[in-house]
Amino acid sequence: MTSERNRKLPLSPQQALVAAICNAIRQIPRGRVSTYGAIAKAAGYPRCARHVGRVLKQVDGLPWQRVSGSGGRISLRGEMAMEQRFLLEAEGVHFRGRRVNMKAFEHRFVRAGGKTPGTARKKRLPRK
DNA sequence: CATCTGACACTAT
DNA sequence: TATAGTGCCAGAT
Repeated sequence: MTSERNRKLPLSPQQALVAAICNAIRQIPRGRVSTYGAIAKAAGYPRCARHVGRVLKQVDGLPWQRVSGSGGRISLRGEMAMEQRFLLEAEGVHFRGRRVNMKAFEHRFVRAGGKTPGTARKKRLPRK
């Protein structure tokens, strides 16, 4: 790596967001599926699920097919949905009607230092 | 600079 | 289960 470029890294917060999301998506193994919200959270940007979609379309080289909506629903429209479904099935992911069988194919993001699974409880912000 | 839209999620009905 | 309303943030017009 060109250490010259590593000097300062003027990465904008937005670029960091994209990089984080990109990284999270790349962590999804083949035959596995994740959701926008999960990726956003894993990237460190909860509630930014929308940005995940934007990154997927803008950034090339990402397994976009492994990303679906909440509950395994395909948020795509038209033929893109069929394409995603086709690709996922090709990877071994099974579908249940219009949704993905998340029960068996949802990928779990591992957090650095994540020990004692179960103790690691995610805090859900109470609204209202 | 203001407004709308979007590969979403969540809650309520 | 399906539909509607609301919140979120960035890009496009």
